[in-house]
Amino acid sequence: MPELPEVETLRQDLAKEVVGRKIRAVSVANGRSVRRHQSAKHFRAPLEGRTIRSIGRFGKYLLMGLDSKDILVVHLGMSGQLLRVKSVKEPKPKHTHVVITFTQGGELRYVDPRTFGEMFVSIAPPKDSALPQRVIPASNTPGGEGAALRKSVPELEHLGFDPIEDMMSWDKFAVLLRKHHAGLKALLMDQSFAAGIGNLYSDEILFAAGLRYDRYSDGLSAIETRRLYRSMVETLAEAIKHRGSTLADEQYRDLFGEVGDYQGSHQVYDREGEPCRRCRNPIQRVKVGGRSTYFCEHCQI
DNA sequence: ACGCCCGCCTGTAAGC
DNA sequence: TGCTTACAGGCGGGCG
Repeated sequence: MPELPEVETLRQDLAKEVVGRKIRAVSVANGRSVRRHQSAKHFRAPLEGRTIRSIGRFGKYLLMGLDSKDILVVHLGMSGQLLRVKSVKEPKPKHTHVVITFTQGGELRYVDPRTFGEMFVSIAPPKDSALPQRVIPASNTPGGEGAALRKSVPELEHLGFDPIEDMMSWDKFAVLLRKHHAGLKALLMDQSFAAGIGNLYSDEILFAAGLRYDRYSDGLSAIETRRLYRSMVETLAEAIKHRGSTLADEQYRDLFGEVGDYQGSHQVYDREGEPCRRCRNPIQRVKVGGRSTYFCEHCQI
């Protein structure tokens, strides 16, 4: 399941591979992947003939800024993959729903067996509109393009802060935590609180912070608040360095079809019954809100 | 208004 | 061995 580190890995590779490329044609094999649009044609029209200017990421969303100022938005859901293919002749994997062909050759394929993911084009406000005009930041803008791109995408207004793009002080983080009376795991996974954290990384973050999943967000000491913030940023940054996690029963692949490297560093996720790497007690698994939650009852208080 | 839970999906694996 | 069932879970929407 692609979460923030996996999507960020894709962003970095897309920035090198597709920025500056011109879209020759778009084909849609499964309309469900572009379900926000009235029809596949409404998805294809604003893309064909356009050049990709920059790539951003906000939460789990990829944002491709076009020369038209429209933005192609991609969410991989549970099982989505974006694959850069040099030769059009390479056999298409099953569940290839969208193919973007470039004029310079090669193509970008969107593959998604479970179709929870989606692609859509966020249309820029017209030039004579009273709405603020959209600015597509240059590629490799210092501080990231994601936050800048996201601000002009109304479809993503519901998202909270991005833990990597939107750094903040511990004091401000404490204020945000105290606005809610929620279990820490549920809050970390709430995309309108923090964008980009899913089931896997919420468990890893809480282990790194030494906090239980069911601690209340408005009941942390100052030191615990700092530990949580630090663990959140450092766990995600470390996973990005390792190009994300690919589990045995999952299909996360990077832009080139390669697996991630962070799964070997997992402390708790998918390790039920195995010894805690810190205290050797067995890792526990419980259900929280219907989702598997892994933790160490000795190391997390 | 907010929290909970279902429905959407397919592939894999456990269970009978 | 082969069929059925459970599980994986992000997100939108409906219900209490």
